[in-house]
Amino acid sequence: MNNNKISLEEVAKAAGVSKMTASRVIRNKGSFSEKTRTKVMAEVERLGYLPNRLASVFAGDINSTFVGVSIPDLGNEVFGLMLEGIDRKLGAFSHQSILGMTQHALNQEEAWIKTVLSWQPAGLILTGRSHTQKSQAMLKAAGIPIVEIWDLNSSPIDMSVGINHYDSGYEMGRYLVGKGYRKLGYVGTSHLTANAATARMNGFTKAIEDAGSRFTKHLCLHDNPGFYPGFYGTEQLLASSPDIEAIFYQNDNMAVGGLNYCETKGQKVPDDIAIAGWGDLPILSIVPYKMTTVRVPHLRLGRMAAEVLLDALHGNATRNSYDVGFILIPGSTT
Amino acid sequence: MNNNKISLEEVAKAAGVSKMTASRVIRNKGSFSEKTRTKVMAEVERLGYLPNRLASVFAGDINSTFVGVSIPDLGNEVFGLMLEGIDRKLGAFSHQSILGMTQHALNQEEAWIKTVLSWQPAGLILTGRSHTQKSQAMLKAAGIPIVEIWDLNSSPIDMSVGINHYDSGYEMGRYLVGKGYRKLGYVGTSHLTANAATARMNGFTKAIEDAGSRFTKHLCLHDNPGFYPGFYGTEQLLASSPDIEAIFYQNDNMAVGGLNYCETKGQKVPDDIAIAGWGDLPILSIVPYKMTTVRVPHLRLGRMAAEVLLDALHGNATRNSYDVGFILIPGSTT
DNA sequence: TTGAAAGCGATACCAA
DNA sequence: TTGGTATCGCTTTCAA
Repeated sequence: MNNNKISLEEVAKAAGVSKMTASRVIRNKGSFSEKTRTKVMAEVERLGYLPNRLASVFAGDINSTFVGVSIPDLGNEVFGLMLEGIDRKLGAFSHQSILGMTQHALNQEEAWIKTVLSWQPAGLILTGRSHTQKSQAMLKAAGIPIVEIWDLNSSPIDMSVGINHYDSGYEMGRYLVGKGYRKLGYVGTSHLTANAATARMNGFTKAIEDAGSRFTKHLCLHDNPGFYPGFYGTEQLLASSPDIEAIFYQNDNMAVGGLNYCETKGQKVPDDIAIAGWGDLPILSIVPYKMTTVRVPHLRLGRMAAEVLLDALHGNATRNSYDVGFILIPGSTT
Repeated sequence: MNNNKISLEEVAKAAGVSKMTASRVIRNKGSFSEKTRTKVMAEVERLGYLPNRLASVFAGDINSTFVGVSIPDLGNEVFGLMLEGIDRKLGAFSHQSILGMTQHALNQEEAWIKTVLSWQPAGLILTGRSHTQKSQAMLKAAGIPIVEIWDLNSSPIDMSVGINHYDSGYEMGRYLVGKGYRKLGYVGTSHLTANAATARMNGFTKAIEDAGSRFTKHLCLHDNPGFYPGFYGTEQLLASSPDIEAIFYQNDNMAVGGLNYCETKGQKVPDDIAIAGWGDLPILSIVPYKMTTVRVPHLRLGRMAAEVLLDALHGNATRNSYDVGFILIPGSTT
């Protein structure tokens, strides 16, 4: 079939044995003599034989070593960290990630799920807990382990690894109100669909309501949650509501952008304005303030999702929902 | 074979036609009556049939839609940007990326190449131009389009998309010498193998030698090229060579870390010490200086690699080496 | 320890 | 417009 690729049959013929014997030697499964092994392996080397895994998976009832991994995008640093954690762990167990970037769109996720399932993956890791009806149906019918990561789902399709984003926003809201701030703002980005960041924002707002404080202003930019959007988002927010006392950002990168805006404008942090981020991202290590933030173990989250999936593959699934937790870290910016 | 998955045969049976007819309808290829189409598609929907692409690729002589993409790691922001560019473009043409993180180790790349080739990918995109002998042999034998990205290779295995890192380092060296700096330093990270960053460092050094200046001090940390390593790397470099006048960093994130160190220590930039980065990364948009850097179109690089690969897949390959170029941007930090 | 035959799920090819 | 048959490369199963 394929151009000029060496097949098992050719190796077998060259070694003077049957296909089956060659197959057994190559997979080191079943029995064969040492002499046979030597002969076969010599031909494998000589011919540069590479097995066709498509055929193996197809023929045997064995599982593939593909794992589909969907993330919204890589422009957001946290997803890069998660992906790194996932792929490193999977790679260590000889599994490969098939990437899917959904760009925060559920219908794109659906299309990707359909395609990736057709490749007979061993399992799937999906970022987020919202999926279209059709996606859910396909996922359930697939009969393979599915891990929803990032946004903890207490009743997941199959398994879930993440944190409670709503609670983390709530805790930050309560913390800021506790510090005496009364006029609060939020700066983030908006997506096509409700997501973890939205949950944080909602938790934040709720905490403020619960505390009897009511002034909150939200700004959701149509941009990626990076440094510069934090900068100009702050500018916009303060232009429309100059009396805001504290701002909670979608993540630390945006918060650093905001911090920078305040410095540029001569606003003292936290006296004139308080700033809080989220994620405990690398940038914080060099900011000349200790930023108030929420620490989330991104790499570990990815690693754990992969672990849970591999466990399920090996038949050792136990719980189906893993909360990796977060910690609010008070700093000197609030 | 597989648990409870619906096969083409079942769909055909349910629709009362042959496998072939069902296959034609589903792929919308060949001829069939409208009535047949309706019947078959109704069963596809009802049964939730998902084709087994493994079998398709295997049966027909058609290509798979897998593309293997290797990158060193995601801790380095530039590779995340590249990957995003690649996957977005591939996705738009219904191809899927199989990720491989080589962690800068050629033998890990080799292992990955072996595995990924066994999945019969349509093509491969590899970061970097160094590969083991065995890797090279496998790649050449594979008979599929291979794109080496990032570090331009004028005599690539198959195709190359990137920039000349050595030249970009050289240009920065010449620029700094031209500005009057005589004692120059470099701060970066070291990897198991020579790579693009090494090439930049070498170009930098050569420019300085060519200019008759000879004092250069290099510091290569065993860390990732992020903000904090830039901070403490600068501390280390200046501790051992306090008379250094200008520092070139592996990338902007490290440079910003260095800038921050200098500010912390009350060193004036650029009067006491000049700082130059590389990459034109997002962080620069909020740094209160205009950083001297080298602009590289990361996203575009990824997109272009994917384009070149897709072109080759469609039989429209033309050139085999694409230099996307860089621009040195002088700023106020030098 | 080895080999022959059947079959995985789909498509190509040819015949009806 | 339709269907039968061979086939892709490998593994499973069973027999030698």
